[in-house]
Amino acid sequence: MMRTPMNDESGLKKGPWSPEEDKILVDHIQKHGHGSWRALPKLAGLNRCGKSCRLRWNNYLRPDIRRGKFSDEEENLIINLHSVLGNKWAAIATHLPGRTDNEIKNFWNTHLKKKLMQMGLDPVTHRPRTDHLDLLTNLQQIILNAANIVTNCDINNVLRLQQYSQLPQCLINDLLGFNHNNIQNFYDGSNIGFSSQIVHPNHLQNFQAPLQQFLPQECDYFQNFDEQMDNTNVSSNTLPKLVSVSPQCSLTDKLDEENIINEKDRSCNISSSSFETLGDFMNEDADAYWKDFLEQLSSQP
DNA sequence: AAAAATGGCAACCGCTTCAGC
DNA sequence: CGCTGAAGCGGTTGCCATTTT
Repeated sequence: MMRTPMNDESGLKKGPWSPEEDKILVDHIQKHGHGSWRALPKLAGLNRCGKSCRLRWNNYLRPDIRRGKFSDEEENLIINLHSVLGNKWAAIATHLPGRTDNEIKNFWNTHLKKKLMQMGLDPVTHRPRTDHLDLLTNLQQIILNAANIVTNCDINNVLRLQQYSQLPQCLINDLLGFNHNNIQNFYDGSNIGFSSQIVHPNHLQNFQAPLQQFLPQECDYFQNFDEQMDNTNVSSNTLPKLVSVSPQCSLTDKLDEENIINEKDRSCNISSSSFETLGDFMNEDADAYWKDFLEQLSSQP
């Protein structure tokens, strides 16, 4: 089958660019700059509209474009930024030198969206999916994520995880395989199992996306973490300030009201893995999200 | 082996924002 | 201010390659 010539009514060429056209465009821009995109095609001798030229240059021909596979760091950064910025591809692209918004958008739509869904996360909200058919699998995945976060955080973050997530501390303890003895050490600050993996403040941002799944949607995101970042005087960070989704609800207020460690949770038994009873361990004001979730879970056959 | 389905990606379309007047 | 053309942006399309049936 012949490839369609793709000329519109005005006679301008559309569709894929030939190497010849690319060369004409690159040569022209290197010599004269792009100037007015509208005027460029005529000056350069291209049978294209200005918009097509701009797109070709910006998304493909620009010399500073970095092609090829996204690194793990880039991938994490995109997920991270997307949880804050949503589908603002251009804004996200400004944090990934050499990557275009188009490339990031494509990468998101073809890879990352699926990846989040496989993790049981909603790719729009970055919170656990409630449409997941197998809620048990979902919860297990969430717990695995939590455990992963916990084992890579320092003790303060672990405690905050409990606070933010409203997950029962006994469950988190359970995840970590703690028994009563070493839990005490843990709370005493002995940092069992963690001392070698204290997180540099610069990397706290990396935990933002995965942790956000535990946050009630209407709460400030990571207010404390931001303060922590500021206080540590870490070298300049190019990430945007995290936005407050709703100013009415502040998690820090909650933190002030309660001790970081809930006495009830501290003393509770290391649980069996019976999820049906998890609700009993929840704080009184535990996020309705989790209650619904657990209800759904326990009503499953 | 062939057809159909799926995946990956460049490029397009049309709406929004910006800049100059 | 409002108007207008240019540029920016995000969603969508459609082509090609690969995988599945």
